This record gives sequence, C-alpha cells and structure tokens, in this order.
Amino acid sequence: MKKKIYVHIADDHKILIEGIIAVINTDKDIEISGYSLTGKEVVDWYGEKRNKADVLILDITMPLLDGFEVLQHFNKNGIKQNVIILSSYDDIKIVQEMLSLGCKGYITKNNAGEHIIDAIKAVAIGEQYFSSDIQNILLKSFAGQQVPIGDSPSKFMTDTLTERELDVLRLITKQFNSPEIADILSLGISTIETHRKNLLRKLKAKNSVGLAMYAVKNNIV
Amino acid sequence: MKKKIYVHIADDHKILIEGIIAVINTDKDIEISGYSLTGKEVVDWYGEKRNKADVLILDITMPLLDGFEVLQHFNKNGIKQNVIILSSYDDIKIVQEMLSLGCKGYITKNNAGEHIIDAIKAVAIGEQYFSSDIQNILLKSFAGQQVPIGDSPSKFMTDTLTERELDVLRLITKQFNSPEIADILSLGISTIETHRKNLLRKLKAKNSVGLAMYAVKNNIV
DNA sequence: AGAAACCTCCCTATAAAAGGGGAGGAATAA
DNA sequence: TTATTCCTCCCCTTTTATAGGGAGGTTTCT
Repeated sequence: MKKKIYVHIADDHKILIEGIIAVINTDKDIEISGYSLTGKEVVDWYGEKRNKADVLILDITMPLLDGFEVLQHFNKNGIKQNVIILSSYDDIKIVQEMLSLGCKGYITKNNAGEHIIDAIKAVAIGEQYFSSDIQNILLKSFAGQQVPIGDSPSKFMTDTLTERELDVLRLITKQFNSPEIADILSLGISTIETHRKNLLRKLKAKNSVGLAMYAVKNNIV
Repeated sequence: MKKKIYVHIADDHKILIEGIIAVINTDKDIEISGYSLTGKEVVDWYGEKRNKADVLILDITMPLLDGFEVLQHFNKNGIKQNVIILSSYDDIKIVQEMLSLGCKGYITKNNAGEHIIDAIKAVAIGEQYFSSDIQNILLKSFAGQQVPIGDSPSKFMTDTLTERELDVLRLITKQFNSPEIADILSLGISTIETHRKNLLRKLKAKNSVGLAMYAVKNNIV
C-alpha cells in the first residue's frame, strides 16, 4: 500500500475549498489534512508542531496575510513545505515572484480541476509542476518575449500599467466616473484623478474614450 | 413529485463551479443544466433555443464578456432569466448596478456555501435573495438614499441611430471632442452636443465611454 | 544610504461633458 | 394637411474631466 499524501488548502473562498476537496476525494492516494481561510490561519496551523502536510495549496489573495507573506514567513522561519500556488493571476511577474519565494508548483484557477491531482503528486515528491497556461507564459518569458495581456500586445505603450492603474481602467470602461471609482476602491477622488492622468500619459490617449478603446483593443476588459 | 429547478453556472474558475455543483448535488430538487467559463459562452448558450434554465448563477469577473455585459445582453435581447450574482465584490455601487440591470439575487463568495441553495430556491420562484453581508450593505445604503430594488428597467435599445449620430459616434471613438467634431463636420458645437445627448439617451449610456464601448461591441468602428 | 517605482492626496485652473429645456426648417409618410 | 423624424442651433446650470504643479509615504533593490 502506497503512502498517502496529506494536503492542506488555503483560500479565502470556502466554496472553492469545497470544490478542491471534491476533486481530490476522487483520488485514493490523497487526503486532506486541513484547510485555512486566511494567511494568518495558515501560519498558525504550521506553528502547531503536530500539524503536518506534504503539500500546501496556497491562494495569493487572502485576508490578514496573503500568499506572498505566507511564503516569506516560511522562508524566514525555516519551514520547508512543498507549496502549489493556486491563483487567478497569470502574470509573469507574479509567477516569477512566487517561484523566487520557493513555491514548487503554480496552477491557475481556470484549469485547476484538470491539473490539481497531477500537481499534488508531482510536488509531493519534490518535482515542479505548472499548469499548461503557466507553462506557456514561462516559456515566452525565457525566450525574452514580452508576455502580452490577453492576446494582442500593445504597440505604443512604453510603460507598463500598474495594478492600480488597471483597476481604475477597468472601472472606467464600466462607465463609472472618478468619484464613483474612488468610492468603489475606497480611495480619495484625487488619487483616482492622478491615476487617470498617468493612464492618459502612458497610453498617449486624449481622453477617457481613448483609455476605454485601448482597454478593449488589448483585451483588458 | 416536485418540479426540478435547473441551474446554469457561469464562472471563469472551473474549480469554483465544481464546488458549487458539489454543494447543489446535496439537494435533490436542483439540477445543473450546464455551465460556462466566459460571458461569451453564457450568451451563446442562451442563444440556443433548446437550452433553458430556471436560474443563472453569474460571476462578474469573466473573460470576453463580464457579468455586466451578460445582463446588458439579456436586456437588449429581451431574454428573461432569473439571475443570481455570485461575486467577490461587496461594494454597494456594484450591487446597485447589478440590481438595476435586473439581477434577482446577489451572494458573495465568502459565504456562498451557506446561501446558495436557499438563493436558488427563492430566485427560481421570482423572489429576491441576498446573502447576509449584502443585506447589511443594502440596509446601510437605505439610510442614505433609496435603492432601486424591484424595478429592473429593460434597457434594450428601441431607437435606431441616425446617420448623423453614427458620424458623431465614430468621431467620438477617435477621441475627438465636441468642438473638434463640429469643425470636422462643419457644424455648430451645439449641434454636436445635441447629438451626444441623444446618443446617451438612445444607448442608455452614462458617458462618452459608454458610447465608445457600444460602438466597439457593435462593430460600428 | 540612496535611488526608483508606486501609491496616496493636495492645490489651482480651464475645458468639456452632462442634463434640462426650447425652437425653426426640411424631408417624408400617413 | 398633419404628423413625424431628423438636423440644426440656442439658452441655462451643474458636474466631470483635463492639465500643471507639488508632496509625503511605502517598498524594493542596489
């Protein structure tokens, strides 16, 4: 009889954890040893000596402590743990950051179901595992190519947009004005206006319509 | 024997769909009639005459078309469907926007597991349903001003655009402002402003960005 | 320690858009 | 003829967006 693989799951959406458990239960070699809804719970769980898992499935976006900080805590405290990042993000910068923090696998939520069993089994024996879309992104980055957002790279943009700028841009295309965006993101109106100015400059647009057209053409929305 | 409730699920994270299915399968009155991973799939699915569902569970953040646009498409094409929004967003503006677009329920991913069965059963018979956290947000907003619950104005376009309005719309998407458009078309600025007002009214847009987005989606540009 | 990038917020000011109304003329259809 | 639609232009007010500047804060990397 093969040794069972014990897995801990960390994600702030319990329904997603339930989904993962449902998928994992179809495989008799894998068992759930626990789950966490925040990064702090993860850290606390690993603080208990008796708690042990072969693989940690870790979301990036979580309250209290996020995935970055959990990995940093592991590194700082010498906790060795095979970690699979399960995230919505497929940005090359994020993936590289997580890899440099020591994660062994990275799969996106888009096709988690097809990959999660294989990923767990690979990472449990110390191998690396990436879902197909992450593999593509990594290969492109190795070739020195720019990784496009969506499928059509922009020709004019020299500067890349920051996360906050993308947040604002997406809300602009939803026809929200600056006070409304400020409200949604819980920021000052001045801040949104600053982001707008920077977007206009970076994208060489004349007005908000230009920003919206850029977003559409580059599949940001 | 009670009539079964058929549910369609739309979310870009398949693992989350699997989680919802796992929860729903615990209830014998509810059946899954299909699922979609993008907004475009949702629209296509409802385009098929033989496809029918009593309730649509709809995520907001999705590729190709998002939840906003799916509801807009339903309204524009006269598709009547009881929709439950399942989102991470708990912002009052977002909730109100979705309600005005005609959704019947709104639950957050934080506590979807506890609410989803009840939400489906309520919405299937035409009632409204909000998860506890959304209820709190809505109640707070009542203290300030009225929330448009219950009225879901069908926003499909009845008027068609005139030639002149199309001229102006095309120039708007090229980032020209009203004085410039007036110059190009050799008209008075007031005239362009009138056309703009009529465009906003006809297309039910909030601002010029809405006009541009409409133009893009309908291949006017 | 310094540089660089990013996020946050403030000031002043003008330009433009939005929202409401009305109105005359031309073409067209009932 | 009358009614309708469209195009044109004007009045008004209020709200938003744009444009330039600065400035304090964090984080990260060197």
